[in-house]
This record gives sequence, structure tokens and C-alpha cells, in this order.
Amino acid sequence: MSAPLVTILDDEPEIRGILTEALEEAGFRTQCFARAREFEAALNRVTPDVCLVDLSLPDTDGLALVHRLALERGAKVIIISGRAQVQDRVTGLELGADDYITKPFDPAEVVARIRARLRGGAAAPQSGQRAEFNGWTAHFDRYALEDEDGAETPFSHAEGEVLRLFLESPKRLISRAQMQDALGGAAGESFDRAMDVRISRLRTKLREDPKNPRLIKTIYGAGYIFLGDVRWS
Amino acid sequence: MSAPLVTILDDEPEIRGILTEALEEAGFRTQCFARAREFEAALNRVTPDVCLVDLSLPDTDGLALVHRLALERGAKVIIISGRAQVQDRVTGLELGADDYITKPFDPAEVVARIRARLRGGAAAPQSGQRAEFNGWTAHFDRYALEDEDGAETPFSHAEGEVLRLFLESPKRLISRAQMQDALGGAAGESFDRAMDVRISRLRTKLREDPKNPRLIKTIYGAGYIFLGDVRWS
DNA sequence: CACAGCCTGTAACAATTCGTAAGGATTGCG
DNA sequence: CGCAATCCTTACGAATTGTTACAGGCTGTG
Repeated sequence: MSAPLVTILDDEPEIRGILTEALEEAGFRTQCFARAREFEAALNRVTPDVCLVDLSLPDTDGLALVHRLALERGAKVIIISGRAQVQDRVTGLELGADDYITKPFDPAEVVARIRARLRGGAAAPQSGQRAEFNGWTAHFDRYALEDEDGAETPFSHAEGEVLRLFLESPKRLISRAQMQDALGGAAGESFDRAMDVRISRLRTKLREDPKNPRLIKTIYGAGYIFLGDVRWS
Repeated sequence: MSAPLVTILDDEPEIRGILTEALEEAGFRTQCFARAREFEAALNRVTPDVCLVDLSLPDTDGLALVHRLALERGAKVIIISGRAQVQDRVTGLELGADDYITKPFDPAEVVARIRARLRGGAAAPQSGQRAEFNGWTAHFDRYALEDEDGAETPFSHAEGEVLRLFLESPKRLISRAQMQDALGGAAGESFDRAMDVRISRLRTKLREDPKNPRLIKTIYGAGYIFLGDVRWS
């Protein structure tokens, strides 16, 4: 378990410098972006634990970005903004931000607030040996899927990796790049096909209707999303 | 499934009044205490979802109380304090508080921060991301549009991006440039056509009359505007 | 009111991305 | 070595999306 990753999205180089210095001293890994587009591109490969976002970005509406981040990707978002009006803070928080810090800020407080978010949250997905979802029970200790009626179907290691990935972040978009990362995929053109095949086999074991999948949904051009109410034990 | 319970611990009656009024209007149940001793006694009977704690209490060290609350009970704690120094905030957060609000505060912000805490933690059950508008319900988790009658039509990722953009800023003009930005459009001459097509397809799924669109209105030479009363949940 | 010029809507087509069946490579085991 | 299980690769069909082409609407000017 490496140090938590904090991304910084701000167009002012000075602020990026102050924040990176303070965060690295506090033991976090950091990654900086000046533009929203670069940041969103990077999100395909990495999953930050906390995202610091400046609202006054030149190239996009920061609030919309926060909304996408918080709801779609399930990331912890802290807004850093020059706008100090109460109304700004309220709308920022309502759109899904976890905290709102106004400039000028003290780096020590930023660090403390990041720690508070990491402490309380589901940032670190729980994972155990058994998970129940929509009538199924996945037994990762004995590599088997249990039916509603108690009938068991074995699954292989490769299938289990995919299934675990889904169960650890349900109802969230998982990009193909993320998946490739998590599956230790040595990036190759044809590895995409391999992933497809794994998911395909997993789908048949979950008895999904290919025309109308209920659990593993594919988002064309974006990735996959796992619906289903997961409960680990 | 009753409303979340918020406890208020403060020795000033006026503050207790302001907070209870704002919180009950926001739909929370509240419970007030003037002294730490009463509060701790009550903890044997009820388990609040969020605790608001004033640090400057006469009968006990507030910080120690926060520490006990956060660590032993696993409760969400928000400190409300007159001490605005950075050092105070940092130590408060490090001792386990989830947030730190300084007096004077705005009740609306307190409500927003409470909601943010409830959302992020284990208290909130997988809050699905959806938006209701004019009889429709957009389910962004499963990429489907729900009818008034409950019938669902799936929409694709590209269509969803447009729809989300509209729902995030309804009744406001959205220029084509803004849209191109939000859709990650690598600016090209022909990308304009692509946007048109996306909107066209979205319109048919919303069963819009091309001659007389009620929801997605095009402003010739300026952009689009989404009419409709949106409510996110 | 007519016309030119630009902007937008949409049908049809092409490119990209994804699903899955079939075959071959690798590994483990006796 | 033979066999079986697992996994990757290839190949082709299906679904989604971008592009092109053209029809129609809007705006301004005379």
C-alpha cells in the first residue's frame, strides 16, 4: 500500500508549487495539472484518492467537472476557490464536493482537511473474501459463484480479477485503461480483445442476456459500469 | 428510513435556535444540548448521524470530547468554533473532526457541509445519480431515461454527456463552444455536425417535436438552452 | 418581400469500438 | 509425454459514433 495520491488542478503555477511541497512533505504522492482536459485524460490511467480542484479554470466549467468527478468516478473532491461567497460554497458542496477551501489558504489546513477526507471515506474500498450482490454470492476464497438456489459455478483467476474489480467499485465507470492497469496488462493492442473475452466469459457465468445486460454494462467508448448492490463480508 | 439525526452541542441558546431552525427546515431531526455532560448521557440512548460541537464549552474540554466521539463512537463530528486560527483548525481536524466551521457562520453552509458528510460516509447508501425533469427521470448510473409511465429507454454515453451538460445548467444559454469544451471535442470544423447529431438523437429519445421543441431549444447563432425544472437526487 | 449567405437538422454512409466463437500457446499434473 | 485447464490471439459480425451531403430555416440588406 503506497502513499495516497492527491491530484492538484490549478492554473496558477505558484499555487501548484506551494501545494505540492506541502503535500509531499506530509507524505502524499502528488500529480499536477494546469488544464481540465489534461486532468481528465489522466483520469483514464490513475485513480486519485483526493482531487484538489480550482474552480476558476480557463478552459472549462469547474463545477461541472466536480459533479462528474464526484458522482461518476466516486472520487473525493476538495474545491479550492477564490470565490468566498456562501452561495458559491453551498452550490459547490451540493454538486458533490466533499470540502470547500477559500483562497488564501494555509497549506497546513489543506493537509489536515485531506487527511480528514481520507479517514472518513470509502476511498479505500473494502475487500474481503465474500461478496453478495443481487442474489449472487462471490466466494473469492474458493473461486466460485453461488446461485440464489445455492448452486455453485467455479470461476477462474482471470475472471475473478475482473469480478473483484467490479465489486470493489460498483456503479462507477471503470475505463478500459484502468482495467488494463488493474489486471497487470502489459499494454498491447490486442490486450483489449483479451479483456473483452474475460468479460464475455464472466457475463455468461452471471447468466447475462447479451442484448440487455443487467449487471455488467458496457459504455461504448468509455468503459464498463457494474450495477448491482454489493455487500462485502 | 427516518430523517438523519443531528445533535447540536453549544452553550449559547441563540446559536442553538438558529441551527435547529435551519436544520429542521432542511429536513433533519435535531437534538440540542447545552452541556457536554447531558450530551454524553444522551449518547447511551441515541446514535446521531452527525454531531455539531462547539469547542468553547464551560464544563469540559471540547477537543477531548471530539476525540472520544470520533474515535470511540465513529460518529461524524463537525466543530463549530469561534477560534479561527489555522492552528486551531488543524488540531481540531487531526483529533478526528470531519469538518471545522468558524463563527460567524451561515446556516445554509452548515446544512451543505452536513449533507456532504452524510454523503461521503457509510451513512449514505450508494446514492444513485439521477435527475428528474418534466416527467422524465435520467438515470446516469444505468444510462437510461425513464418515462412518466416507468418505461425506460437506454441512452448512449455520447448522448448522456449532452444530457448531463443540459441538466447541470438548465434555463441557461449554453454556447456551442462551451459544449464542444465539455464534450472533450478536439476542435474540428466537422465537430459542429457531430454535436448536432448528438442533440438530434437525444431529441428523438425525449420525443421532442422537431418543429416545436419543448425541452431543448436552439438559439440560432448562439447555442442551446434547456428548459425544464431539474431536480438532482 | 425577395434574395443571398450563413446556421442548423437529419438521413445515409464510413470509421471506430466492442462481443464472441474458434483455434493455438502456455502451464500444471500425472 | 499426454492430457486437461486456462488464457491469449485471431477473425468476423454487431453496435455505436463521427462524417458527409443535402434540405430547410433564420437573418440582414436592399
